[in-house]
Amino acid sequence: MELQSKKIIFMGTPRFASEILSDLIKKGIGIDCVFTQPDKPVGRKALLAATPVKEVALQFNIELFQKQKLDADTVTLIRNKKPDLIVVAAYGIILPKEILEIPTFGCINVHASFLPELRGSSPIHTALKQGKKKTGISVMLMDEGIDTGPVFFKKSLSINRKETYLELESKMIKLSTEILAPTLEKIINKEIKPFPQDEEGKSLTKMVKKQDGKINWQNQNAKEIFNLYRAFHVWPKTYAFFEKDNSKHKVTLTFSDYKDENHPKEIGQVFKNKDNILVQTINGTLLVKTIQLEGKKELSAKDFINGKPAFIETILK
RNA sequence: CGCGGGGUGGAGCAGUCUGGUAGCUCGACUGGCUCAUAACCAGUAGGUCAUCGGUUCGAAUCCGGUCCCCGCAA
Repeated sequence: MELQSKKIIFMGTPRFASEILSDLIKKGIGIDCVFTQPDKPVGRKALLAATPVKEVALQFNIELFQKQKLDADTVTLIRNKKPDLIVVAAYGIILPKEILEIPTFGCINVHASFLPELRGSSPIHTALKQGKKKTGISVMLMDEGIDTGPVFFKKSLSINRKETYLELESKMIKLSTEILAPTLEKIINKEIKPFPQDEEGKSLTKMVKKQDGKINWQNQNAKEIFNLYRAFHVWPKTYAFFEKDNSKHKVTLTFSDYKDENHPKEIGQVFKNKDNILVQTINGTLLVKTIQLEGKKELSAKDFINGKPAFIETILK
């Protein structure tokens, strides 16, 4: 049985999916058509932005579908394609039972966690936010639940202490591309069988929301805030507020590290120690890397303080 | 036409309301001090004030157009 000769449909949306798709194509595995989410308005001018998966599909001239919902017509469309396999990676749209039953070898999902941990839509973010030291990639047979199907193959991956979202995502993509094609090969050759997940260690992750990036100085210690930054530095970023001239301002922060030591400062207070800009938390201090005020560009902490020395001693809320 | 902030020496800002030949901090360079480094002290260089046009005796500053950057909202 040759994987290259099978009819495969790919479904996915963000970079994690697009990199996997282009890797499959580069390995000579034919993709019959691609499904991705519709273009969404982005930015100040509300321009429509293509998903990363769409860009790859266009680049390789692969038939593309952007359905809002997988309705009855879509089911018929897919059924008529008679696919051997549907490969799904971070698609963001739930596949109805009718579609799951179409492909000869089923719908195979690449999920960015060591299942049954971190099911759902934000496995990479949540692994970082929780400060986990290990996560993984799972290749599974999809069923009607959210990432609940039996797993063909999974491989773990260690997370470094200071690793951020982009770095971890890149590692995840690399690992996925290494294991996916060989696993698919084994699946169509019926060399491996999927094992049901152990419901014991299950957890579910939610969609990332704007609010997730807000720093809660009263409840989060330095380590937790640093993990928040590692998880959400791409979006929605980590932000806080401070008061000046009787109005509330938003400030977006990034951190280069944290320390367990404490200083005689208020919670959330910014201060300077040698050349470092630090923030005191309920336990531990954060080393500030960049600061961005609303309406301004992102600046290194040093440049920011140079222009606004009065920011020192400000209390963030 | 969704709302708002901004573009001033290499970097970050002030100055704009109340027009009158550009200022602060950092950096760079030179010299001093020092066993030496940092620090510190003295000095030097570096700006068509995004751009185009208008008002004016005179525009970074007032008025209008254009380009670019950023936050919010979606």
